[in-house]
Amino acid sequence: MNIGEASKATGISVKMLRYYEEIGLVQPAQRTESGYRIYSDKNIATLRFVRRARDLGFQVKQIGALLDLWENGSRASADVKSLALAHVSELEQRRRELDEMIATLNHLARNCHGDDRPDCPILTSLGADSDAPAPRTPRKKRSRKGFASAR
Amino acid sequence: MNIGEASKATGISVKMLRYYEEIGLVQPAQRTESGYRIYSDKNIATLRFVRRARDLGFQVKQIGALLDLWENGSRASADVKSLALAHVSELEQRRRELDEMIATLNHLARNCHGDDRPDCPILTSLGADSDAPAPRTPRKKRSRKGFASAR
DNA sequence: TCTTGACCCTCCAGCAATGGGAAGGTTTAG
DNA sequence: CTAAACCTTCCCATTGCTGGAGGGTCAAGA
Repeated sequence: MNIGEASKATGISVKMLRYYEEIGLVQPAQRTESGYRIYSDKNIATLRFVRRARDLGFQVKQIGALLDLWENGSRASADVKSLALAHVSELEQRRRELDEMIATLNHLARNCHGDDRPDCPILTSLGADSDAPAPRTPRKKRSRKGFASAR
Repeated sequence: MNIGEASKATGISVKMLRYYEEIGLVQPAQRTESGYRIYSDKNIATLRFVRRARDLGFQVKQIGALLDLWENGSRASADVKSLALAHVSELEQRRRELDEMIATLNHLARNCHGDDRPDCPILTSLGADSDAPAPRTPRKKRSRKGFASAR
């Protein structure tokens, strides 16, 4: 199988197949004399594993760890489980943050009449001159144009 | 106020304050003769608006649109509301995806005994040689090392 | 056999939204 | 006056991808 076929077989784009190889997540594929990558069934199976892990929201580093465990018959299932559960905690944390944002926005939107009058509690709330929370910082680009079209 | 004070007052890091200016999200700050940025109370209010919008998960482009609406007294609240509700939809979509991942992982983890035996349904499931879903592709780095330590 | 189009290759650049740091000027307290 | 604490700009890295340029390869058809 060449890379295009491997892409179809795994659901991973050609670009990503090359990328995963480049960052060392998977072994470099074999090559034909002319330099084309060739994939064996085993390679495909590994790549499918990678795709499924990614679909479950694992980061590349974690997928690497899972792959190591998968390929290592002598691993302890406890290791796998703790990796998975730690990941679940992260996902749940993100979900909590999303929930909060959703609730706040829905609350604000509910109180916005949404007609052609300009007063809107959403903007009013964003502009409230109250609190001054925890820090963050920016970096580099250009002039202010086209933001209005972002809607 | 100089940039450090503005950072404390808004909860936006110094780096990000410079970045937001650079990408044109906010007007360039005034400068002292020696080139230090100075922020007025109005600047601070605008930046607080930006920070709150960001806390609600809006992307910079959307924040730009919100800012335009905020500064434009003649806008229609319907515009604001639709922007907000569209954003809520995106957040809800992400939430659904997270839910699915969490449910799948919890299910798998529940069936993993998590002791020192090697067999683990989590890995087994990831490795199942079944489906071949929608495409994606990779790009560039180096050899496979240290992934095991990623746990 | 030549050509054409569909592949493949590598390298480079970019997205978002940050963080980090170097090299250097400024301000301020002691 | 000096030294620390700030400020400035510029560049690099991160994460997981996408896109394109510039070129080689392969297979089918004329």
